Amino acid sequence: MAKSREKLDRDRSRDLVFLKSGTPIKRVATPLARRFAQICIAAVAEISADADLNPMQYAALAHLSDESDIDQNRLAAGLGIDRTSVGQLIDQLETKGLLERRVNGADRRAKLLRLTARGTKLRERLRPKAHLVQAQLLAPLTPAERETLLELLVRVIEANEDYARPGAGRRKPKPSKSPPNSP
Amino acid sequence: MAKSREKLDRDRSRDLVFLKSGTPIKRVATPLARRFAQICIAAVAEISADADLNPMQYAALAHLSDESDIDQNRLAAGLGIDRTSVGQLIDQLETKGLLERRVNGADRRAKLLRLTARGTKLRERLRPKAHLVQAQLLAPLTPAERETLLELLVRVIEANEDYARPGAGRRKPKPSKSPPNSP
DNA sequence: TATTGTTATACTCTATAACTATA
DNA sequence: TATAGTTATAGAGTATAACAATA
Repeated sequence: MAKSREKLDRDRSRDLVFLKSGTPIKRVATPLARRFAQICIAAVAEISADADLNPMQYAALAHLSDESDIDQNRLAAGLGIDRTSVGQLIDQLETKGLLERRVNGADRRAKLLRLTARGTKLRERLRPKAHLVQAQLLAPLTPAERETLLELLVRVIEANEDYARPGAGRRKPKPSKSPPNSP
Repeated sequence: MAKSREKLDRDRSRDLVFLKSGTPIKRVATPLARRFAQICIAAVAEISADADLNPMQYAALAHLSDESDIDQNRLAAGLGIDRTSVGQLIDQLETKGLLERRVNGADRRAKLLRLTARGTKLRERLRPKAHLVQAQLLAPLTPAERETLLELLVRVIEANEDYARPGAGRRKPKPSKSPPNSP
């Protein structure tokens, strides 16, 4: 049985939440996800800027401090960006002397990434601030709720990993003027 | 009393979660938020692309179907982008005939935004698919957990609204060559 | 003077395509 | 042939700055 017009309208307007500032936002996964990411990235930016890093450079630094001697593809997977982008990110951090690429003896195509002493030191210097910021973001929640939020996010991400490909939300580029099978 | 080295290392490695695919990801708000948003936006992109819209254009369409006759600044606040960007978004949707700007009689600086009949029709055509996609994203959770996730996100966003300014996560532009008080 | 929207422009981030070298 | 990384390039998305009209 179809819902009445009134019922539909009520359902729809219930979706709209008004924040304290009056800002209207939809109580739906995608808009909330966008905001949440925007907030988190802005928060990280404040501390990474102290070290003249952008948030993604900081993310790479942090990732490598947890998982060292991984190759670029693995870092790309960990950061959720593609390998070209990681290459660029790595170039920047290498220029700053924060990490080094070394050829993997077992597979000489691959390069293993490792923080330099300087990179490690910077990471350790930023770590307390970073932890503080992450904690402050979730401060409005109880400790149990914080755990719940992280757990639910992990499960949703895990179940939808196919969507987490770099470039998946991007529009198709204009078709090349000479496709492989054209004259 | 300071934690032991071993304890610190254990704490750190506990942060790293391995998804089923083997992808390593930090069990920390920011990386999870980034992934979650990436996934949601990619999911929305699949349906908005059918209507030749990008995810943000779709978001504007959806927002205006919930809240009509708002001005551009309010839409900007709702979407979490700045007023110039909204202006551009609106230009695109207006060109497609999906919405119209009309001068606000009460304040002739402002323009009120409203979907055209065509815009409304498109929105209604996409709505079922959009709802389906949002539901699928959260499908791995129980209904109660879905509510919890949305609620927790709203609370975190509400408490950190100050960070949700457009451009907050961006690096400072290079200083202008002629600051206001230079010769 | 402050605010809405516009115009003109800039820039960050991240991608695709083609290439090199190894496997 | 397939994969890791690199080079060269492109483009989406979104911002800042300066301005006009209105308040």
